[in-house]
Amino acid sequence: MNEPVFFGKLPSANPIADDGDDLHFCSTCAFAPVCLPEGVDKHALRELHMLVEHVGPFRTGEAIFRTGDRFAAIYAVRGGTVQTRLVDDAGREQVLGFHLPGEVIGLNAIHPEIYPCDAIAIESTYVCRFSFPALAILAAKVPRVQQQLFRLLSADIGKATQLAGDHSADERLAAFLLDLADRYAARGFSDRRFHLTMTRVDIANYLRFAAETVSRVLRRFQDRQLVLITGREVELLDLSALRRLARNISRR
Amino acid sequence: MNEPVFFGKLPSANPIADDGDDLHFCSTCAFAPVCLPEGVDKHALRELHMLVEHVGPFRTGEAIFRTGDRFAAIYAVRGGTVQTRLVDDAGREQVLGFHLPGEVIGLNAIHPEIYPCDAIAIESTYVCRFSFPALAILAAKVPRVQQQLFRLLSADIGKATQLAGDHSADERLAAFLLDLADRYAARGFSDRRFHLTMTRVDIANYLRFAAETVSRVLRRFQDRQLVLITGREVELLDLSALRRLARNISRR
DNA sequence: CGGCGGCTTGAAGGACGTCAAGATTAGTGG
DNA sequence: CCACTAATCTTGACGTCCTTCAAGCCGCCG
Repeated sequence: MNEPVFFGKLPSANPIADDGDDLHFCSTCAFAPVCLPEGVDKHALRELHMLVEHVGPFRTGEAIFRTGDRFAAIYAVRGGTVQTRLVDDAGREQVLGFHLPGEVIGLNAIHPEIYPCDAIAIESTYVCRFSFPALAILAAKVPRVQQQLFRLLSADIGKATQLAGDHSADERLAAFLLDLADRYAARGFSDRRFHLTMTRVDIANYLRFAAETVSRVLRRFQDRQLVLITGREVELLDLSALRRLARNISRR
Repeated sequence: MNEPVFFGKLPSANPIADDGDDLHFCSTCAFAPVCLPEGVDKHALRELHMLVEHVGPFRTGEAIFRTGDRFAAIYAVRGGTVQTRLVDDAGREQVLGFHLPGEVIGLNAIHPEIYPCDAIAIESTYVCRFSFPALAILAAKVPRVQQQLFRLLSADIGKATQLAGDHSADERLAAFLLDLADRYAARGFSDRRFHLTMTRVDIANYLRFAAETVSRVLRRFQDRQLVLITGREVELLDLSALRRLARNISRR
């Protein structure tokens, strides 16, 4: 497990996922399900590879896309972390999500045909660019690609819905930590110890409360032996208690 | 304008939208954009018609689908109102949305492959059923159908995102009223006077606050001459003031 | 007429936000 | 390696918006 590398401090310490080859994508990629099953048309798969562009690195604060840019592509995060956020008319920011390697951003731009939010790298970040018109054409030819696109879109509705529930700060933060743990685990990292790549302010904004509340709730969790926090290093000590706290937030 | 009919009280008073014919769907339907433009393959269009099943009526409280049902179809509301809601582990309800004629429900079930929420008729309701496997096959053949599905899915992400913002009760309720007004207007009804088909409790639950708060905010709006409320009849008096209140909730 | 669900209104309490001050960490240049 | 500065984070005190609890009202249907 390359955890130690992940926890390092140099930019190179958040490695790019494996590159894959002509027939296999980066194994953590959201499009991996398209490639893994047997019997996929190898020619079509090669086409999928053809239309991917590797882009990066983006430095902290740099934008993959910005609100109002014309929609032309969706992006899969290859390494690093991307934050999506929107700025309302009053100038207040609203963090919509943190996107880890393998996750796809930009799907919410298909309908408006412009990106409805900013996508900002919050550490050194690499992405794969999928031209959407090209992808749509491929989807019409390869059922599995179409199906995967439908699934990714549908899953995003579910994610957005989760955030919309009205829940206490404890519930939300417990769910947030468990969600991150699950997603890291799905990528082969530890599901108990991980590094927060985002600031408290960003977490607070994402969960819709004040930065101070993040500090206070984390302290409460720590006092109750649920977690161990050292700066941005997190260790989950009592998963079942955390799950009990988060249980009211429908997950999946 | 068939507003008077819409405001009537008999079950028959919420009429089914026009039925369309072989080449044109009900004009308010979410799939109308597929049919309206010139040059659409008429044979394919007929196929789309073939796979639609008209279902109903559902009486108040009856379910179009329920949480955990295996996903097989999406539905367009043809007449009436559908409420989607989920029940969390603690047994508390959460209203996800109110769906008016022409709007599509069930898209969030594609990924989990089971419906992640209940869809309940809150008045006498008719729907169109689209078998999803059949629709996916058609989408691969007819680019416009695929595109429309992508758009509907993407738009739903946006809608879910809106609800997720943290906003004051005034902001949320103003946005809610304006949103309803827009949607009724898009269906040919008045954008200033309409009938709330849902209870205060449901509105409150949808907006993530207590039922009492709905009453209090509506009263405040009325005292400030922004709206006129008579039971469930609503008249918007000062649209620009309401828009100013709601302005921080990103719309589209 | 009586009962019940839906709605309104008031009073009290609580969860979280805001403000302010300090502590800790990270980043930078000497 | 250290000094200095800025950013991030923590903690406390206080205020506020909204919830909760409780009571009463309205309209509808049996």
